[in-house]
Amino acid sequence: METGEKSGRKYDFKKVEEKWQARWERDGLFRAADNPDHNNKFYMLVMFAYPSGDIHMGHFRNYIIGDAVARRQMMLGKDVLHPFGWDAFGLPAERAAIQRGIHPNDWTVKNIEVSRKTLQKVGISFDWSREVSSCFPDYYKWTQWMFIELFKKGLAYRQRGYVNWCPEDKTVLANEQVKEGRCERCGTLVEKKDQIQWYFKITAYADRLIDDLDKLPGWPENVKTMQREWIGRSRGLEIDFTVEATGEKIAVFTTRPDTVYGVTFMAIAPEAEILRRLKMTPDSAAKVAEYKQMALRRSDIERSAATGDKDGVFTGQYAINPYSGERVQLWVADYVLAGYGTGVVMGVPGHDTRDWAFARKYDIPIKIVIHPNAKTTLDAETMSDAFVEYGPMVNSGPFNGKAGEAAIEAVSDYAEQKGVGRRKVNYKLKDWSISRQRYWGCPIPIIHCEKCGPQAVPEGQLPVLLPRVENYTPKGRSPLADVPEFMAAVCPKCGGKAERDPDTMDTFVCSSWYYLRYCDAQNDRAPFDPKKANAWLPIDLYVGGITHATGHLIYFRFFNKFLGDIGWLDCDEPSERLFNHGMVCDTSGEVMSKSKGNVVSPIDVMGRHGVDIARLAMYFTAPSEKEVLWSADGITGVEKFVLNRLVPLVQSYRRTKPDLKRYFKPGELSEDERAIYIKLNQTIRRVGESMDRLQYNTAISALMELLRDYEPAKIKSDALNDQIVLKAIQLAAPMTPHVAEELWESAGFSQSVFKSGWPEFDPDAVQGDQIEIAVQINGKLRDTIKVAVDASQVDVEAAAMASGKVSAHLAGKQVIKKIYVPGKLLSIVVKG
RNA sequence: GCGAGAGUGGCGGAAUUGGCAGACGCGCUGGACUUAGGAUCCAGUUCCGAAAGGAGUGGGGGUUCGAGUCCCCCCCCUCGCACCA
Repeated sequence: METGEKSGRKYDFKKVEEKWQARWERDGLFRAADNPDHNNKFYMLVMFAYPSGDIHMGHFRNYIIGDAVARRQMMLGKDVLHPFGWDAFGLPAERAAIQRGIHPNDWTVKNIEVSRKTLQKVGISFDWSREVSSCFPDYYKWTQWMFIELFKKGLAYRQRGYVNWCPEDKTVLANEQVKEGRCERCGTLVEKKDQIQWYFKITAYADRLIDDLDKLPGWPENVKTMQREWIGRSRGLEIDFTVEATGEKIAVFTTRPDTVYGVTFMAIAPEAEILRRLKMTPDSAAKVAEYKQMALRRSDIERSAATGDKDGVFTGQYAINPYSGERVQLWVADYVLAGYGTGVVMGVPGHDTRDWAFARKYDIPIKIVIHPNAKTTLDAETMSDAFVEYGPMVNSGPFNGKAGEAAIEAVSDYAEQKGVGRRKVNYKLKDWSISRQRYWGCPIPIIHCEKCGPQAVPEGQLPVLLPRVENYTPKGRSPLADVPEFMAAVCPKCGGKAERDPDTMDTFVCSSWYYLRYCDAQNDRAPFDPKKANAWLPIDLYVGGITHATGHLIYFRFFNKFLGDIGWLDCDEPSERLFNHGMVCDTSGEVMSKSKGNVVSPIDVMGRHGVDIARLAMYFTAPSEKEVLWSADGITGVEKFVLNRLVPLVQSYRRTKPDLKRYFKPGELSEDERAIYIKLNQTIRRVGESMDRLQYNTAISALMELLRDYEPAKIKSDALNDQIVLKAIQLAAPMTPHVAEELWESAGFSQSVFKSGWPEFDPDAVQGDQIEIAVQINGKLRDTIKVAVDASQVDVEAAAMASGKVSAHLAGKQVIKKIYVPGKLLSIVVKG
């Protein structure tokens, strides 16, 4: 049946698609305004893509969701910005290039061409004149500018420390790129490596990044929750213990100051600095050194997998508890994280599960300092686990009897008064490590001078161009370090000989500001003109996958806030509304991926059925936020709808060019006409509401109902008939743009359907004149009755009593109560 | 372990606020038109039952005239965080 039959049909999709895509291009229909009306604009953003050379069903779904929104907003008369671009730096491009022996630049440029052509064939309403590619100097010049602005404010800094290292990709990874202890990209176990790195001080924004989530009602709760937990704010007390032998202070962070009298040991992370300064006996020092080596070799996943099993080694040293004056043992244990708090923990085995396990294993004393309540006392001998709830303090000197919040306050006040501690807020969020020891990325615009230290490259010298090198295979240090012409530089401060920074930036830096560049993509004097950006911002709707919840979506909020702080932006949040679409999987529920070989290309489906039918099939399968198991079965229904209902629609158009704003009064129409008129207006409302929620499946089903019920033979009024035809085309247009344009033109319009306005429903015609009322007796449905829309309760009751089914169930019973819900149902309660 | 979300016919999924459960579509069954049907059209299709009627939204309890929707307990699935002191 394939092509022979299809091309014989009245709808030749190939011709129609080419025609309209060419015309949209010619007329610049999707060209966004340079100075939009800020109160009547719509910034529709989809996440830009890695140019991998082919777009798959997941991309297709993402972009058609955004496309329908953009097109509908255009019909609503908004100034629309709907741009697209390429996240073109980064490991995937580089790795693919290495495999194929092509230079990453050539590979990327070629893929961008291919991918753009494909997207243009899908007919997505992108404004291609604003296309950006993060790997081109005209873009990354400004990525470097961003780095320097951060650097100038002390928010980009260099530090040595243990970092996540992927031995496969031979580069450092941000915490956000480590999933379950493995490299997000290649799945290799991540190691710890001591290295000097650039960081962005995102922690300086931690509070605002958490607090401002409350200003985002248009963001899904789950994303906000994930961000809150990722940032992980916790309030507590930092207490100074004193090392007995040296007098040095060791600070520990605790959220449970009320258990401070229960400390029986302290545990220090193997990576912690303080270890070097402990005056251990040679014997202890050797044991500690050995333990430290072992711990560093373990991956994070090994260290955290065995939640119950904790090990460590005693340093032979003691510290003094500033509250009780007690001597406590100093241990090294790798269940203590170096990167959180001070890297040292006060061990309270009686009231912390982890400390309990550790103390039990090494026979460290357990002290009870909290009781569940005044009557219940605990005995460490008989307990099976720590008691971690709040309760009155005991064995705690002057604090005995204080409980919960009050106890924490009292202990904290004491610390601050006596100078042995201070209230402190800690975050799980760490500063963002952005150096990458790879070739295909944005060079870090820093010159290292032996005399002056790291210096920003002067703005006039930007961009620091990524040199074209042939040897970019990863070897553990940046390939750029081996390019003398690149490395040689002059210190901008003293003019002496200096060296460039050989690392490139994490690609998440590039993607943190692309939405701003779209507002002014051609600007060669600034990253963007604040006037233009502020006219378009904030993004009205941002559509993308959930995968970026704790990475990109935090970073880009951080950038937006920073740029606001230095006076470049007015809004403190980049995006008003966020929408996460569901993934596209194959029929057995597996996520489509190249390595699994189960990728279905939208190109095939489009080639066989046309873009609009492919789009409709995707929309109709499931609401946009849900996962879709893609199967060709879904095409049948929507194809019938398009070919048998939508396309033929224009044949019943009577060419009256009706006033689309006209509302018909009940008296003007016959019964049949009135019925379809009501259906039309209900459909307009339902389609609009569905589209607001991005639920295209129900929008389509509403349209299907309308066209099912539409029988032109029963409609005498040409004006009504033509209104139905035209409005149906308009309603379908955001989802099936090519078909709609073609039909709109066939109906005699010379201007695009997307300039024709969006139908408004007649508020007097969304409810039928006759309505069905459900009649329940004791909560069970017994009959439905038809009454006039304005029927009173008395009328409804009378009609109900007239029903044989109802009276049969009332016979011999006593009516106790009647509840009438106007327009919906009558509930009768009887007894006997 | 902690946190979030979900569980509805054979299947994908409907059902803004408690108010006729299963819209729309797929599939299936029957029929029409046909040399033919993997085309098209019409009808039927939650389950039990010939019907009347009964049961029914993961399971159990509750609130209510009325619960897919609200509350409590449990089961299962998906996602996120996983020693954060």
